[in-house]
Amino acid sequence: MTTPSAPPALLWLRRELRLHDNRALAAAVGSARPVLPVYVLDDATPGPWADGGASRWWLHHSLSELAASFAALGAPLVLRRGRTAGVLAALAAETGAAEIHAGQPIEPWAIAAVAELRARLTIPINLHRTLTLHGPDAIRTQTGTPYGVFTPFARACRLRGEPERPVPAPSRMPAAIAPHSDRLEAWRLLPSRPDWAGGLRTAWQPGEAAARKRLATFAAGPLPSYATARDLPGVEGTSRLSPHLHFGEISPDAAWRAATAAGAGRGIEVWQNEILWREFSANLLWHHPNLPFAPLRPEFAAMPWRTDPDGLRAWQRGETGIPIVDAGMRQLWQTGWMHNRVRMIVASFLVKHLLLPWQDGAAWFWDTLVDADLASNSAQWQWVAGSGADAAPYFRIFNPVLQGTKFDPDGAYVRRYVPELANVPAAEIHAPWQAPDLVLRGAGVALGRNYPKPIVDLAAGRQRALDALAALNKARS
DNA sequence: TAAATGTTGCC
DNA sequence: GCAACATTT
Repeated sequence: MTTPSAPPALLWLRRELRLHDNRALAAAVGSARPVLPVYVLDDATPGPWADGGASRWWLHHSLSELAASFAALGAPLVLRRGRTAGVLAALAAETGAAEIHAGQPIEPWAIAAVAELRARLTIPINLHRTLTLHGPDAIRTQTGTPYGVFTPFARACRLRGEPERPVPAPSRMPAAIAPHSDRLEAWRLLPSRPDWAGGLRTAWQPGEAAARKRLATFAAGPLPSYATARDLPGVEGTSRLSPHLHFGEISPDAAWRAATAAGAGRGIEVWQNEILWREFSANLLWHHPNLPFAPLRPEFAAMPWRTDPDGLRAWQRGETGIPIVDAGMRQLWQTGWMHNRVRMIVASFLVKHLLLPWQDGAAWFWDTLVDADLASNSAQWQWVAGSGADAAPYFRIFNPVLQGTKFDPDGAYVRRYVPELANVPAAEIHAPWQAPDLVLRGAGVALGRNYPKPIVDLAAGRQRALDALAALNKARS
């Protein structure tokens, strides 16, 4: 028999903002103690990796939903702000907590926060697998080393079979005596003056209920044709689950199993592979804590990155004069998300054609993406740069004109996000600088006036990148 | 998860 | 002249 005044179990929620399939929550409930769920807003410990603007918008709404869910169970969510370890240690002391349950973190700063907490407290701190399909040390090669290449990593994951059965949401929770909680509104996670979140509100509905609904809708609709449709940014062919997965509004286990339950087929296999890319990135970050700021391949430290504030700003604003790049960057700015095919194109353009550091691109994505994820963001930027896992730099200079022609053949995506070009015929829309004057005039486009000329010559930019990469390889051998 | 360039084989 | 295929970056 639990009474509210008995020593509670603290449930520290960070990136598992859900009731379903939450092993940390299940363990706290299973402790037979009053449960005290807490979220800590920590802008200090993560350093540069504190949540960016778009993430904060999402976080506000996700926490609002989660708080309502906990309130309905009779165990209010406590909100505290400050350095994670200090806040949790103080809360544990204040409430006489007997144990702490949390998700196993993979971000270096969060791992350090747990270590600091352990140093401060004598009560047990139990970490549970909540972020990924497998524990961070579970998948290793036969010789015990971490995987550095995706394909064998994915094979090893699949050999383990289906994920464990999801844990149901608790139907009731023994509540603790509620300590003070901040008001969510007081955290000012939402933008004001100017309110730039209009596009986010239109595009997204954060929260566990919406996450589950989106997964179900995707599994019942686009999933079978995902293998081909996912490459077309003008088509709603992807799941758009990434922010829900990042904040843990749904578990990767639930996502994986929903796909399996939808039947067999190429689309399912390819989509589950994307879940495994997420898993691979988490694994890389766990084994390489420098992944967010230092090249995994050390020879890339000598890469002759350029300094070009104007070029970087043009890329950020979607004013490079390359339509598919500008469309992607504007989709990101407006909606907090970018289609994955286009992420690869804009990243390749920044790192190869502009020869700007991948860290600059990663930082911009960090601030503007609602799905900004330290592991995935860092791993993917390094992948594009060629400095990361699965190295093959020559394979990754995307020609944005060819990519646009191939994957946005009618130009629907470009028209949506670059309205200046809306009336350019499909044959010319991905390279307006090559269009006959008459065609441009007919479409109301005056290059250099209402749409920029390309800020870099694509052939010359490509060659410059190849030369730089060749010099790196030469220096290494 | 690419693109450019070179070569072959056919009209 | 050009499409299919092979090689190089």
